[in-house]
Amino acid sequence: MRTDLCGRLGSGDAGRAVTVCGWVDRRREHSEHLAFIDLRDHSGVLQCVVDGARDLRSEYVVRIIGTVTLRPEGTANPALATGEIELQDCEVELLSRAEPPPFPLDERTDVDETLRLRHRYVDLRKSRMQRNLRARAALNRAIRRAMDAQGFVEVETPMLIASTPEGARDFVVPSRKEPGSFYALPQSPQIFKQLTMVGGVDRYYQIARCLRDEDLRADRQFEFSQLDVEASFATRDDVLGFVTRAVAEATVAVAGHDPGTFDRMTWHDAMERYGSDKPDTRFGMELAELTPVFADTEARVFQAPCVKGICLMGGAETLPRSRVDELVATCQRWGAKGLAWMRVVAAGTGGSALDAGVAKFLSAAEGAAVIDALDASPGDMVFLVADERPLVRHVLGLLRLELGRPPVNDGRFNYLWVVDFPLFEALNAEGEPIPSHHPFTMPHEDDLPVLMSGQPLDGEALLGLRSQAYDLVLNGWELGSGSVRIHRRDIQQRIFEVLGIAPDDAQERFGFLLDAFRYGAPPHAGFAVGLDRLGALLVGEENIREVIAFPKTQSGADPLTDAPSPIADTHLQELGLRVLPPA
RNA sequence: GGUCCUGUAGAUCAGUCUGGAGUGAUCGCCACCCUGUCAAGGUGGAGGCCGCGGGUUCAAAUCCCGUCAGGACCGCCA
Repeated sequence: MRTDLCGRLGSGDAGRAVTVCGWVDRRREHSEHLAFIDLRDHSGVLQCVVDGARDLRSEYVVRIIGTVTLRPEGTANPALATGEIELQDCEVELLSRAEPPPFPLDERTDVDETLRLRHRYVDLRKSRMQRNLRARAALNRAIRRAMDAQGFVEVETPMLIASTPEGARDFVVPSRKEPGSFYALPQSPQIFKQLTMVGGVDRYYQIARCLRDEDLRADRQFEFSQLDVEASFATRDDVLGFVTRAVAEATVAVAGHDPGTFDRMTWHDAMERYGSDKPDTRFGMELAELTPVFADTEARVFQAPCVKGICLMGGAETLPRSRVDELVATCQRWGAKGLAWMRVVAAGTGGSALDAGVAKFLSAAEGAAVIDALDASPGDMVFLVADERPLVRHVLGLLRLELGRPPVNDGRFNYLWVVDFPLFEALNAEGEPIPSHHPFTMPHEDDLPVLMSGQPLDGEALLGLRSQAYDLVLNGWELGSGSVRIHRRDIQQRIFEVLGIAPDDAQERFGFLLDAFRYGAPPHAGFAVGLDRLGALLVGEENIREVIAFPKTQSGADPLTDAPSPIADTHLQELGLRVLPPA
């Protein structure tokens, strides 16, 4: 139907007879016999000079045959990629009429997102969405190329699988042939990729669709895509290398930027210095340890197991009191009892001192130590939280982001491997540990002797154990997680024992994996990278819905198709289901 | 499960705090004019359940309660 794309034509095409197809982006009618039609396809916009008698309106779909011509002297448009040329002697064929679009298609108007999603087919025509969808395609292409080059084999795993009670809520699909039984949609291909290792695939990958029935957020949808990776006879560092290469090549392909080597940080350092296991390292404002400073303090508010602080440069001048009060309230919503703040002022001696806020409760030595630990200067504002250590880290970590986080599209890509995650993240009500990652995660080599000594371990000892689990973080977003898996029966049994999972129980829940491991399991390790998140960050979007063609709203609905929706009674009957009336 | 924010013309918004006639703005849309525009220009016109329900009041877009929808976040996401 066409010979060229609108945006690909240039002065070098002058004189050519071409045929282009697309949507009427804008029309400028001068009279009965002159009109300018900006014709748009995904590649860009081309000005076509047509007889004004033609009734062409916004978003009409047309095919135009004409001659590429250099624009008359003085009428070139430098703001337009094709601004040096135009299509003359146009013959216009109307392919489809169109009603006026439900919202403007320019990039200047921030249209209500529900409206955009309800008419996503129109929204997708905008250059932003075209750019983002094509970035996703380039991302997948680069990743496939990199994984392929590293000897990985793409294997498809099932979407209808058995439900497992762990982790996120499963999406569930009723079985027609066996009423009362259900499939689950995969939260990840975890079990299957490990089975491919037992199956000798050696290096597996998949761009896998995963589903989790948990509340949605700017960086979370029910459905998402991940680069899923597993490798046999591979160490943690091997896996980090495989993934680094794929992600780095994707970064070059999408953002045109080589991120270089990825930094590494232990989970412990991340938590203590940034108050987060996914630190945004594009800016400083690190959490300072102040617990020793207040070890013997008279000040009630700082008599706590842990005290930490952060310093906002220039905050004493830039933060009005009303904003400070908001921050205090915000920290309380996050769970802190309070947020102590003080302004840093110049002292008579040429040094610094603390003023306002809770400053009057501090001794001179404490004040000096706080200033020293936070490296604060006059004009700065310092914030302190005193409480249990996990809460202090959590609240100050969030406050740090609130006060200092750069915009998502500032052009930097600070990839960071967070390593040595704890094996267990907490103890449940029965005093049994809860796995940080999953129960097949290999303990850290240095901690293996403690675990395997056979001695009973108390809660503190258990929570001190590290694992060979690791995360990839980009600019404060968790891109993915992975681990070295347990392939030794004795270690797996010991982990189940510590977790309080009886052998029968383990067999029932993970039997097919444990059975498989009886027949020769190679040492293996793996990873998964969230591609929606990676794609969003690479194009500078702060919301993954912008890089997903047909996303859901925060309540999990699709304004376009009205999903989720009821199904017919006959359909329910066939599936052996009955719907309870609302409670 | 929770906290906070938003909802006014087809679109983006002002008006809401401090109640007084849908007072509106820009873009778009419709009609007419216009032969070098490019966010074209000119003239005229149409277009409103102020999300929805209730309450207070002489009077509600505005205050109160509830509800629905959307968004950000906490919990949750092995």
